[in-house]
Amino acid sequence: MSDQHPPTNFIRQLVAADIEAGRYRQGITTRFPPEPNGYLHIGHAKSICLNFGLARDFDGHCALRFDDTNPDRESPEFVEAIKSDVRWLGFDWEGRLHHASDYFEQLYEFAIELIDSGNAYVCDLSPDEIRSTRGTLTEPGVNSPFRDRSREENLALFKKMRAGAFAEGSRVLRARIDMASPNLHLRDPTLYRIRYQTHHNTGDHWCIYPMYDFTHPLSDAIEGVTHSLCTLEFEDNRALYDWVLEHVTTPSRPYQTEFSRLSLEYTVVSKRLLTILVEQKVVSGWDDPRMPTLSGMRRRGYPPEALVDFCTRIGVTRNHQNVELSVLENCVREALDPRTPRAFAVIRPLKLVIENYPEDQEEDLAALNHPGDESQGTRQLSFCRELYIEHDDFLEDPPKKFFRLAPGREVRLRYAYLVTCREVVRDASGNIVEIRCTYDPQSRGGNAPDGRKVKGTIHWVSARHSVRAEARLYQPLFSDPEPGFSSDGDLDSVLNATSLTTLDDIQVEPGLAQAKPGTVFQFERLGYFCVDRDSTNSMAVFNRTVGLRDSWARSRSG
RNA sequence: UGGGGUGUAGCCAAGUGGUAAGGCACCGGAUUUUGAUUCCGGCAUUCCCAGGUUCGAAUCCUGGCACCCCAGCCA
Repeated sequence: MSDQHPPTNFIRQLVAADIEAGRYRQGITTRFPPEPNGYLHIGHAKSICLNFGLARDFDGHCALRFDDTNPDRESPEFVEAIKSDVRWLGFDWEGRLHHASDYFEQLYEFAIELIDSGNAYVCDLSPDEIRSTRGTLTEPGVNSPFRDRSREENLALFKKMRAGAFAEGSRVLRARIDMASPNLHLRDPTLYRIRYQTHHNTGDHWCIYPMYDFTHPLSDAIEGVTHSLCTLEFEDNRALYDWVLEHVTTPSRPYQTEFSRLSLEYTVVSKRLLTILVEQKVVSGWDDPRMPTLSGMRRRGYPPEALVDFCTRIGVTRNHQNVELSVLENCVREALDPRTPRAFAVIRPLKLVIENYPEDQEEDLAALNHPGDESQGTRQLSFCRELYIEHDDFLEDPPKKFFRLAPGREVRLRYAYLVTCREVVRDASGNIVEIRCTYDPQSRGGNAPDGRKVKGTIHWVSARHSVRAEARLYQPLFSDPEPGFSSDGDLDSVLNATSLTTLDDIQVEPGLAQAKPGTVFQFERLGYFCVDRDSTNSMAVFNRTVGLRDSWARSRSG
């Protein structure tokens, strides 16, 4: 499909026009600039695909840059996780791995230049005072009493800030712009703050740290970034981005363009909110298969190609983008279907006994690993008198169009025989515990000798040969299509209490028991399942990646 | 009643003055030993609303309306 409709969006058009106009003869440069304070999520995938995709398609370069200017929230754990997630998605920064912290010395020099030209000053106001003098959305702010310090005094003070002469929070370096600007970002924004904090990259070398609005444009300029792409909430910051670049002497002039961030139904795509889920132990960790993180989706069994495909399908615009889950799920199924081997597993076992099948008889039956792709070969399924079938495949009092097993009904056991239900066995409390059937010995392989039509086909495993395993079924973490909780207080009201269902007695083909973590199978008629890393030698654990499309279930619940 | 943005189908999204692509979802129907896959067909007389310009407007103009973002020494 993407062959017929190559990705086009306003940013690609902009880049194409820039190149057409002869700017960027050296080629374009983009960058993906995460802060290492959390794990990457599907929203980052959109940005990664955009930035790296642009560089790839326009013969440019894309760097991975850690925006690590705030030592109290960042860590090497996140740095490593981010790197492996970007690689997993299929992108390569080709040695262009940078850290904003690599530029701290240069950034300091740029700050000196700003002070020198009278465009920055050291302000002794407290955080509270700065806030209260900033004004409001409708009222201008008032000038800091320190705004008109001399160049020499500012220089001396800033050097002392760096030298560690002042307490945290006691002073900042501010840009000298306009306290009455209708754009709040231009009301003498803070450029540097004092923080006695060990940085994961620079250690204790610094006690002053530059702010994002100062660091970002300059990092871009240092790296020769041509197109600096970010999300819409940074739109107002662009004026400051430009101001910084226009007031210091930089090696290049990058330009910022914003696009809308991705929202996904029934999930949150915000590092802050995801961090709360992890810290409150709502989930087992950043890679919980219910998380919209790249590591969570990987563990769940989503192939990276599916995420890349998803990103090209949703496009890049400036509209509010709230995408339905079905788009993502469809991408996952589409990526998995052609290459995923089929297997039989029964997740809610119900015993089925074939009364006219000899007790001591066993046989092997050939099954296709992938109907529709013979190159994937066949495997042997063991068959005997006692089987397990899916509990959902039997109904004592079936509705109109139910063509599975029911009293007196005949169905096909896929790749095996036609069986007819003769009797239902119950336990003392009335629960159905066993189905007794007879089989047609002439129907080996599943075809009736007389050509009679049997509509229903169900899967099964041999009770004598199958292996017990665990399955984890997932639903969205939230019951609200647009969760957006603000504090942990209102978390419970939006959480889906049944987002995880653990089934610890599923029965699978013996061949599945030792599969490696990460391997994906299609359990026929049930969905795609991925071997979890929690698997042990005695018990395999399968995550349901995504179910199969199920028009029967849909027609019933609709 | 400050500034910056966004409105095309249920959800995304093309469209750049010449008569509304595509995907997902949904609804038919064919094939099927997975109620899967695949395949065919349907799904906006109208583009937030109201005026205007024009032979012709989703595209241009004017005026409204709705929603989102900004008052961190976070990014």
